[in-house]
Amino acid sequence: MGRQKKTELSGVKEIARRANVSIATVDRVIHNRKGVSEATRQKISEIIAEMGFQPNILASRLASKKVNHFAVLIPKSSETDYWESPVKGIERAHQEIKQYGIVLDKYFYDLNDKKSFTKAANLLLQKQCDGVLVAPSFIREATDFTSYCQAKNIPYVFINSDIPGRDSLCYIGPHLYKSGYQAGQLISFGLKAGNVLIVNISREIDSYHHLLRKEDGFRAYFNDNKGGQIELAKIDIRDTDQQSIEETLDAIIAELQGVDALFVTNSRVRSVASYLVKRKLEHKILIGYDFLQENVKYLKQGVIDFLIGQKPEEQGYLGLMTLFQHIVMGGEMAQVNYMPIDIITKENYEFYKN
Amino acid sequence: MGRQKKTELSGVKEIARRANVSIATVDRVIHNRKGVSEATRQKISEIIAEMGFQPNILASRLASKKVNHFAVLIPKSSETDYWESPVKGIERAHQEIKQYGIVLDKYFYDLNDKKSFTKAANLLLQKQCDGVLVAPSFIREATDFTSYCQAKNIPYVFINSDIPGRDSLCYIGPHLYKSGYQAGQLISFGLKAGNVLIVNISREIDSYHHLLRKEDGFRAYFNDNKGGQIELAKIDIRDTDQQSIEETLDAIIAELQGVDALFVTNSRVRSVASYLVKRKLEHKILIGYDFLQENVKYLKQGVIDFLIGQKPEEQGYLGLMTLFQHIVMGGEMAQVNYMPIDIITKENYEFYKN
DNA sequence: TATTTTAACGTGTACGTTACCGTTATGAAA
DNA sequence: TTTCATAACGGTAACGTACACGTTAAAATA
Repeated sequence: MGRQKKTELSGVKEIARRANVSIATVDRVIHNRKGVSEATRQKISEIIAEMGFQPNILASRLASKKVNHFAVLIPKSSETDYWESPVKGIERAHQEIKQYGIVLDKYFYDLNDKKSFTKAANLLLQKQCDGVLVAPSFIREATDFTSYCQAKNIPYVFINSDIPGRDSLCYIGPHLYKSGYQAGQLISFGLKAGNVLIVNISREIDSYHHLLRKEDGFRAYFNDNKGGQIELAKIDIRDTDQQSIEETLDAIIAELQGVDALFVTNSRVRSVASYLVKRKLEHKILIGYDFLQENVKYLKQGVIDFLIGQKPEEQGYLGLMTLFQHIVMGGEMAQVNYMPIDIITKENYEFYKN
Repeated sequence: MGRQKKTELSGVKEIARRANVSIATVDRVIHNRKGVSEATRQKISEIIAEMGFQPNILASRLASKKVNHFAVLIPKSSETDYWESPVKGIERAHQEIKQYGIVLDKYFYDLNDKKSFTKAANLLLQKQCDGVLVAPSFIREATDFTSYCQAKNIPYVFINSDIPGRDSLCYIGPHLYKSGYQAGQLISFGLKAGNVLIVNISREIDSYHHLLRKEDGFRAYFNDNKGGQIELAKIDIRDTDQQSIEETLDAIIAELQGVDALFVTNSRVRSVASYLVKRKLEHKILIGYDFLQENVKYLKQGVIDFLIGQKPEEQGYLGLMTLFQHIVMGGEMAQVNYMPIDIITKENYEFYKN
């Protein structure tokens, strides 16, 4: 398709011409380096504004062989393979932007070990970096870490869970409360009367906090929409091995004299599904979280009725991209970016994008 | 963060060095232009492969100042504002890639006028372009158009609806049949027994075809999952003014002696919602398509229970990006890219991303 | 044989920006 | 006065690639 029309007066060169200075001086004010008199700086700034000058990022990045290090600090994949998805998203984003001289440093911690967070964080802080993407699973530790970042003037974005008070560039993740609320609506739509059991399965007391937000939202739905004859009950399960789960469920269901629907507040819904199959209770309504292989298996079988997805891969992708936009492109980003509350069923799972 | 480590033998220069040729020759084989002996071409190709050479797109685009014209041929926003979303997505994509010298030419046609499609298409073909994104609403006309494209060797991607036989780069849009199937599941989940009415509202006989695919899927669900006492009925409405719709609905509902749920096969669900409000039938289950302002209004009011979304904005975005990836980046794309079948409710709509 | 063509390759400049280094002028310290 | 520091600026070589053009030698033609 031919070549561009003769460059119609744009770029630093044109700015330099109009201001009667060299392009070097223009460059100085663009990157507000020192060595320019206030008068010239003013003049050039005006010209830039009036031209609506946008530096050519291609040329810029090419010339300044600058390299930016982005660090990510997230849990390693453990019991569930949940955290593989954000990693995938992060790597996809990296693939797209490494042309611009972005290098990625990954640090992993153990969700079952607070200390490992601090350890990884210290390792991270050792090395220089220009931005960090962090999943602040442990509130206190993450707060300490981000304080360091602020002291060193390193911007950070939160992913997957938020610490509202902090001065993060952005939070990218689910609105936990509302996702529980949504689960409430779904169960309510399918069950007009009966017993509903809320199931919290988590070994870690810290991540427990997240589950509670979902539970609150869930309960709130039934509070806001009375009318049906729904009875809510709840069970916390700390021993996450399958046998303990099954025994606990047996006990509570016996106590309640049967349940009609179960809401599992995290991705461990697969364990409950497995239990229901074993007890031949597949017809119970079952809702849980996360588009994981094991969960989808039960979704396909019709044991799980709905999965709520929070786009973990997209979270990772957007997280890194947010850093990129802010640090490299100099764009402004929204302060929070809630993921959609995706409803996944046997009928639509094959088109779902994490 | 400092400068990059001394360029460790990469790029065309290194290839040239290894092959004992000039970089111009390397350039020739990279862009497979003529003027290179078969032997040298072979040798250079091998070196490229073994080095895993990836041309620096920044430098490439900068040097070549090449401009690619992408054309889009889609309906103009009319009765519904549905097509505003794809346009938004397209423009967002353009914003991202215009740095690479992409210029966008938009052509609109009238969904109520086949001729306007051909007219716009001819206009488009007048001008040179390197790729086109087309919503092939009229099968015959679009087939003709894409034949021209193939003759002129212009790649094209389909958006929003497909023409399976054609040799498009890619189809990006919903799986209509399955989306209907999904609607079936939702209604079935909330209604164990009763009358369900399928409502097709469309003036254009041509776009009717799409509605039928959805209806087929919807019916298929109840066929595959018998058990409930669900009776299906159907009504086609060609006169799309509100009064005709209401009269027709009055008649059919009287005839059926009441309905418990309605499935509207397109975005005109708002009209049915309006009707239900007027007749004080808001409690009926109502499902329809598309995340449009008017529809969301009734969703919020609880008149519409579920909306099925097909990410129109993302369709536009991905459509243009697919062209970009294929034509500029030289990447290979999947042949079809079905959008997820999104389930939107009163509870999650505020987080939905079109 | 002399001339022209052509295949096959090399040279050099441009793309828009960055950053290093050099230059000038001015004023303060010696 | 000279010396020197410093602020304010200019010149220009890169960055990696693209491409117009120049060159060479061999083959084709006259």
